Amino acid sequence: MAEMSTRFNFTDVEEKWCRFWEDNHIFHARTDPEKTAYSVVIPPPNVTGILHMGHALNNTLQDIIIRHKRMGGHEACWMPGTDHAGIATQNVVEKQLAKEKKTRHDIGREALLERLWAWKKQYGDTIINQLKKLGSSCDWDRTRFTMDEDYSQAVRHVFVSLYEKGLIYQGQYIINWCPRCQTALSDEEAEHQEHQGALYYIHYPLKKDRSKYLTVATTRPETMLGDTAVAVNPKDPRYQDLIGETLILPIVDREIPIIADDFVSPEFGTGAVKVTPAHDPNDFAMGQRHNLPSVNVMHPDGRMNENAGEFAGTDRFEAREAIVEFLNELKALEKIEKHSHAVGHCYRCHTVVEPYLSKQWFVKMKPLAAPALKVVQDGTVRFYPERWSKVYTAWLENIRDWCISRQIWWGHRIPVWYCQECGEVIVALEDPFRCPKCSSTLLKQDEDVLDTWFSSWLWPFATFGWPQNNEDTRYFYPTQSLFTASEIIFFWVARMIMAGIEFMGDVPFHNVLIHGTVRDAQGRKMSKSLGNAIDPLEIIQEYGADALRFSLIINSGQDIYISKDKFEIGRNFANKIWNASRLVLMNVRFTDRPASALENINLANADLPAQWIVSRLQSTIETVDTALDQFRFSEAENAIYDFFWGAFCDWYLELVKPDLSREDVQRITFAVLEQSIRLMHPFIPFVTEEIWQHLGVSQECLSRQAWPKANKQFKNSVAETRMRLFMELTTALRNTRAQWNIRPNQKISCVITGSQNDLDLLTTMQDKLKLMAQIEDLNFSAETPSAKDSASGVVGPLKFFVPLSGIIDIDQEKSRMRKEQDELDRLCQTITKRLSNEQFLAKAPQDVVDKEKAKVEQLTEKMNALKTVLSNLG
RNA sequence: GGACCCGUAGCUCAGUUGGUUAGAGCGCUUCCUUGACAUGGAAGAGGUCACAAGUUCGAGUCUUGUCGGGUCCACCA
Repeated sequence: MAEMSTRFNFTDVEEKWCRFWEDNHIFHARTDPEKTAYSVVIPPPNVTGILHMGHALNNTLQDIIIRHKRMGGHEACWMPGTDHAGIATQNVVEKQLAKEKKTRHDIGREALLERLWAWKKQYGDTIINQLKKLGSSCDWDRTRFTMDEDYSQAVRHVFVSLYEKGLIYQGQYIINWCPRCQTALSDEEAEHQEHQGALYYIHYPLKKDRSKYLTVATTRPETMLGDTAVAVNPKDPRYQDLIGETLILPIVDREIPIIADDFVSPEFGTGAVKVTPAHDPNDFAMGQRHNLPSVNVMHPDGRMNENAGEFAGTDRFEAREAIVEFLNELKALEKIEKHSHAVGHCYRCHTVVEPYLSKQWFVKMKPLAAPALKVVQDGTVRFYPERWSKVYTAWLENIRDWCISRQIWWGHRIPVWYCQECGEVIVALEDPFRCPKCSSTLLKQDEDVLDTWFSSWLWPFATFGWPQNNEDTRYFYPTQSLFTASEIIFFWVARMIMAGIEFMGDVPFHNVLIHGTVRDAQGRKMSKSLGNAIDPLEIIQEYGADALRFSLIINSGQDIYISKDKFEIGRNFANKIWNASRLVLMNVRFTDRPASALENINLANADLPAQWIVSRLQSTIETVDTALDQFRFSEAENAIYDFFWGAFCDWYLELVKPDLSREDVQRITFAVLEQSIRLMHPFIPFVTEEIWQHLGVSQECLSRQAWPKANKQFKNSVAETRMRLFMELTTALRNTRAQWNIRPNQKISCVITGSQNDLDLLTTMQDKLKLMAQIEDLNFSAETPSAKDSASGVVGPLKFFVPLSGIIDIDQEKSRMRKEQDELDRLCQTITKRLSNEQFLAKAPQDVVDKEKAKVEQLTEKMNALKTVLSNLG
């Protein structure tokens, strides 16, 4: 056996096992017909990503489940990989280009893609390597990328299929446009943030009498250049005679009609709305209703275009100021009011998005949403916590069509070709050579690529090789559980469910676990820009991956508030496991070390501490199993922490230390340790794996061992009760020692009185009691001794007396006991009162009543004992 | 404007269908370098469970309201 140092050297150990697990394909999942698959889905991180605490939490949760299931005998599959993250990745490379003072248009599509692939090759594995350091037990042999050849085939297949079903269409609509990224965005990709803006009141003169005007209010004056009408509510009495009149649009002097539309609410602003169909979704709809023309006044980069007259070429926000100033000079500006409203921002670069009229591809969502709603309503897919299903449902019920075309180059090219001769639109799985209609070879592929999420939504099956390789897909699909943060319920979770049902005929997973956000101690989101982020890699270096994992989970409630010192708990626990194991291994002499040796040990002959710890182990296993089945991770960890540290180390090991030279004691202790190491492995994999090697039970690594089974036969409530009494007595005696400042190495005498039964029990434990409480002279007696200068106390049915003549202050001792007596009395009274309440007796369940009765008995017994002890003190 | 979450010890949080004298970790106080571990051990102090009303034999737990903090969604320009 190799040396075990007093400190757990996590750095070397973690590195060693990371490499071992990967090199030996320990986590590779096969289509083993003897086993049941348990596969999980986790958001594939962006290929541009670097590991942050959110990833650490997400991956740890998932790893705990997957290791639990793997040890539980399932063929557990965790598919790792990265997402090409279209806009984000292209932005990274475009920034590099910008340093060379070039734009993507300078170098062209091919060259940009070359650079992107080069970037991916060089940096794309960064986050994957970081995930390995966490101990994530992914099937690394299956690592996928959303732009892998076969994955791209799946994307294309899906596009064509949806097109053929009429669920994908092209159309001219108002979409969210990011002028910086210069691409369309989906509704979800526009993040609305509350923004303190202004409401500008502008006069639009009447054509028939230019001295008269109508005042409109707008937050975006620059778009007025594209106005093609002004609308009022048809029932608004103020404007009845103006409907149908013509206004002169200031600045550009265009004639525009006053129309009536129910959309306009009379209460807001002046009750008159400028209508700009090319720059506002509502106005666009109104434009359609009233056959209004659309005037686009902006370039794609956010500068005003030729329709903006003298403002052409200026940026939209500069144009806003200039126009306001100009209107002011014209005396056409009535007033400016402060106005706070939500403004959309690009989720990748945070530029204010522009509602923009353009031709894009869309997915018709209603038909896909209906079955996705159903599976959550009928419980086929469950959210944990359940409340997230409401968020999901609300979104699906109000879903709008999904804009999937992006005017960038990094991504899956839209498989659509336009015949340059006859205008035919060709949508095909294979690149076409000729137009099927006119046979022309002059075909031009659509310039755009697909939204990244249009590939992400296929992750649960495209990663298994669908639609080509269906053996893996059949075996592992549907997966069981998805782990993610709430932010991507719409982007990803909902869409995966839709795609799964549509293409696989079954949901992609059954459990959706939504975990909290990792925040700093002040409750702020961790972000690089705030400078409050704690780098998980730094924590791994300083405290170890085990510590990082354990600490994150034990602190996880809803959201997780974390500061650096929080990671000490995990580090300390790992060290504790290490040292407890060291103690056991230093003493164990026998060489045959069968797995799960507990089964072969005759516990009936074992002593109380052994029966107790084995019993506690069983309930701990049960608690962990139940907690994990319900995704209550911190509860599972608490149970483990409590058992291993609070019971096994603090009590059991302390008690058996002197007996560790006995083989029977060694065997039980070893067996309990062995089971504990298995039990703790999913949570704290590295230290347990390392200890496993030292245990010498198996050549195979712990990650592939069987999960411990709770054995009900080993549960022993009698032993637990007895042990509790022993521990309480020990604590009370130690308390007495501390109370009277007795040095730790100074021995005391002690007399204990109680029933013969209890005293018999204590007799079997007397050496241990002496050891734990540093007693030299221990006597048991049925009679209360006369002990006038003793510290004394009552523990359950026992009374104890510690003679301390010359040390003890009897008056102080008496007053302490009287205080205790009063406390008991007060308690006793409330319970007696409860028991004399007829309503309580009539309505409370019998077991509750019985419990209360037993309580009173116990309390009375204790009070009597105290009374005896007190009177004994004189 | 809708929806949701949170308010329990100095701090961060547990507390599963209402039923012991409300728990843990950190921090704090006192003591302990006894060969597994000072990243440790022993003992202890600390809470009218935000507030108010209600339901109930019984409320930290359920209902309603108030106050405070947070999140998501939303095309009133």
